[in-house]
Amino acid sequence: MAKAASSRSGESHAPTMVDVALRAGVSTMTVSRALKEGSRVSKATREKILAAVNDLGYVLDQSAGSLSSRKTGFVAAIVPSINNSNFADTARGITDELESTGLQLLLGYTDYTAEKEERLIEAMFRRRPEGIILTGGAHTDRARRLLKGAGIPVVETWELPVKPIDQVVGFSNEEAMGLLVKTLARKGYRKFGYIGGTTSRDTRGSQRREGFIRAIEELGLPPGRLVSFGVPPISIEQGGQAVVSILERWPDTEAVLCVSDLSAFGALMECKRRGMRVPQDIAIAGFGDYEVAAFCHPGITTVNVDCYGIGQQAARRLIQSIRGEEKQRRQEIVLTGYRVVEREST
Amino acid sequence: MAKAASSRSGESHAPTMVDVALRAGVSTMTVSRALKEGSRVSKATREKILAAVNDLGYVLDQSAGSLSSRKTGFVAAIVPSINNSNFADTARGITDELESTGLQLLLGYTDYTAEKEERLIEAMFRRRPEGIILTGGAHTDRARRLLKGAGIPVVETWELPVKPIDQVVGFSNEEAMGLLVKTLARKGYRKFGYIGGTTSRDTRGSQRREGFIRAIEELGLPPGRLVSFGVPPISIEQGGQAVVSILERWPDTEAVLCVSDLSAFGALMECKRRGMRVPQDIAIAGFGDYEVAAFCHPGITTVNVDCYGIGQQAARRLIQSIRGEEKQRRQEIVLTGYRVVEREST
DNA sequence: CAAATGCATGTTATCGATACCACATCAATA
DNA sequence: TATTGATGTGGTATCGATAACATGCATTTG
Repeated sequence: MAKAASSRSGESHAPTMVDVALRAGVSTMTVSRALKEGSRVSKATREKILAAVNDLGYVLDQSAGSLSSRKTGFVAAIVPSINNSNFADTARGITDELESTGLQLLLGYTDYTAEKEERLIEAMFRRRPEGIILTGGAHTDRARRLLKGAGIPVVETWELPVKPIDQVVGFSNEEAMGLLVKTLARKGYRKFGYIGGTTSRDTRGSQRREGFIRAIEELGLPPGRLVSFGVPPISIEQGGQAVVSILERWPDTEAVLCVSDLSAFGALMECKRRGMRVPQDIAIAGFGDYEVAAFCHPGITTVNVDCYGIGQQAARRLIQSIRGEEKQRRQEIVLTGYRVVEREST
Repeated sequence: MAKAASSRSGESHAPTMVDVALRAGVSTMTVSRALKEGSRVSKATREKILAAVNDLGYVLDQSAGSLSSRKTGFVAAIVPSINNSNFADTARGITDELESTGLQLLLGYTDYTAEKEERLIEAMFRRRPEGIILTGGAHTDRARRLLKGAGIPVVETWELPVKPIDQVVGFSNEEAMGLLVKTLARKGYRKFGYIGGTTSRDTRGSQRREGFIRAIEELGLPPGRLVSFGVPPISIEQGGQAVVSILERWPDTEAVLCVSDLSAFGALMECKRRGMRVPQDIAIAGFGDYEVAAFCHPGITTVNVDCYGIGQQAARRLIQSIRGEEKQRRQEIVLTGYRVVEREST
C-alpha cells in the first residue's frame, strides 16, 4: 500500500532537483551549485549535471529557491498606463537594465488612480520584490506606510516629490513647462492658451499646468486661457475638442500649449481640419516628444524627456541598493534632463 | 548564548503567519484560512486575525504559499513590443481580465526575435506560471519543446499558426489585408504599392504582405509594387522613406498600403510635406487602427483589429483551462474580428 | 614528512505557507 | 436518547530549493 517509489521515471510530475541529482549521481546541493553562476563545481561534474538537466527537461523552480534564499529576484514597477509610449519607454528602460542582473520585472499600471496604485503595491508586495519603482510622488497614506515598512529600496520617478519616500529619478515638470513658455515668449507669442486637466490624478499634468501659470506671471503676460477636458490621460480627440473650446472663448489666442503631445496632436489636426494655418494662425506645442510629434506635419514643438533613461537610471539605482551593502547613501535625487525641441508648429 | 525567543516583538524581521497566529491566539492554519476567500472561519475569529494582521503590518508571502499549494498564481504573456499600442492594448486586455481572478501577469517583450522569446519563456518558466499567452506562432524548436513539455495551457494570439501548440485566439492577417485590397479595388484603385518588410521576424507582417500579393493576383490587377525598409517594427520615419522610394520607382502608383498605421502615418505626412494631395494624388491605407489613424488629417483608412479583445479572450480561455477540470476541450481556435475602416485617405 | 591549506562535494536544517486529516462542538433528525 | 452531519479549528508533514556547516581528499609548505 506504500506510496510507490517516486524515482520511477514514469512519474508524470515535473522533474525536481532530486531527479536531476539522482540521474547525475550527485547531491541536490551540487546540482544547485552547478546551475548557479559563479559557484565552484568541477567541470566534469557540471557537465554530467547539465546533461541530466537536459535529458529530463528540468527547469529550476525559483519559487522554491527564493523561499530558501530569501531573495525573490523580483523588482516591481508601477506606471500610470502602458498604452502611453512615454511610460512604455520607461518600462523598457527598466527591463533592459534588469536583464543582465537576473532580476525580473513585475509591471503594473494604475490608470492614473492612487487607489489602484495602493492595490497594486499590496498585490506586488505579496511577491516580496527586492525593490520597487513608482511613477510620481502621490500615494495614498496606506501605500506610503506599506512602502516605508517594506524595508526595500523605493525609487519614485518622473517628477520631484515634495516628500520623497526614498530615492528619486526625475525632473521638475513645472520648470520644464515654464521653459517651454519662455521659449515661445521669446519668439513673440503673448496670448497663451493651455490644454490640460487639474485633477489630482495626474500629478505631472498638474505640475505642468502650474509651471505654465507661473511662467506667464513671471513674464508679465496676459493671463493664460486654461481649458481642461475629461480625465487623464487626455486623448488625441479631447485635444481637438479643447482647442475648439479655447478658440471659441478666446479667438485671439496666439499659442496653445498642451499637457502632452497627444492632446497637441489632436489640437493640431483639428485646426488643420478647420482650415487654420499652424503656426501662422495659431501656434501649438506639446510635451513629451512622442514619435508622432516629430513626424506629423507640421512637426510639433515639444519638450523632450528622457523616458528611457528615467527607467534605466531608476533600475540602476535600485540594483545598487539591492546589491550594495544596504548602508547605501539613500535619499539621493537624480535629475534627468529635458529640452525644448522647436519644430514648425510654433 | 541561545538565540533569544523569536516571539519577541522587538525582532526586526518581517512578521510571518506565525506572528499573526500568536497574536490572534489561533493556529497558523486558521490565519491562512482567514486570509483566503471562501474558507470557513467564524466571524469573530476572522476579525481577531484581521486585527492582528493590521497591527503587525503583515503581508502574505505568496512565494511560500505557492510552494505549498503548488499554485503560483502567475500567468506569463509575451508580446513583441510594449511600445506598440496594439500590443499594449492586448496586454491591457489580459491584465484586466486577470484582475478579478487573483492571477498576476508576468509580461515580457521579444523585440520581434524568436531567440529572445525563447530566453523569456525559459526565464518565466522558472516561475512556474499556470498558463502562458504568446504572440504569433513562430517559435524556436527549443521553445516549442519547452511549451509542450510544461503541461500548462498555451494560447497563441494575433494570428492563426499553421501548427498551433494548444489554443489560439486570433485572426488571419492574410485575409484581413486581402479584404483591404479588395475594398480599395472596389473604389477604383488599380495600381497598388505596399510598404512592409519580408523578414521572418515579424510573421504577422509577412502574412499581411502575402495577403496583399495574393489579393492583387486574384483581382487580376497589375503586380503590386513592394518596398521594405529596415527591421520591424517599421517606424513612422521609415514609412515616410518608403513612400518616397515607391513614388520614385513607380510614379504612377495610385494607392499605397502599409503593414501598420505607423508606417502609413509616416507615409501620409511625408506626402503632405511634399505638397501631394491625399487621396487625390495618392491614396494611403494602414493596418491596426491606431489612435493616430483616426485623428490625423486626413484620417487614415485602415483595418481595425480587436487588440484589447484578443487579450481578454486569450486570458479568459487560459483561466478556463487553469480553473477547469483540465480535461477541457483544448485545441480550440477563437477567431477575433476585424473590419476595414474607411477614412479620407482613400 | 607532518601540518596546513584549498577545493569539491555531501548532510542537515530550514525558509513560510498550505494540504490533509483529525477532532471537538453543536444542532438537527430518527 | 442516540445518531448523523455540518462547522470551526488544530497538528503534522510537506512543497523544492538553498544556507551553513562538515567532510574528505589532494596539494602545498616549513
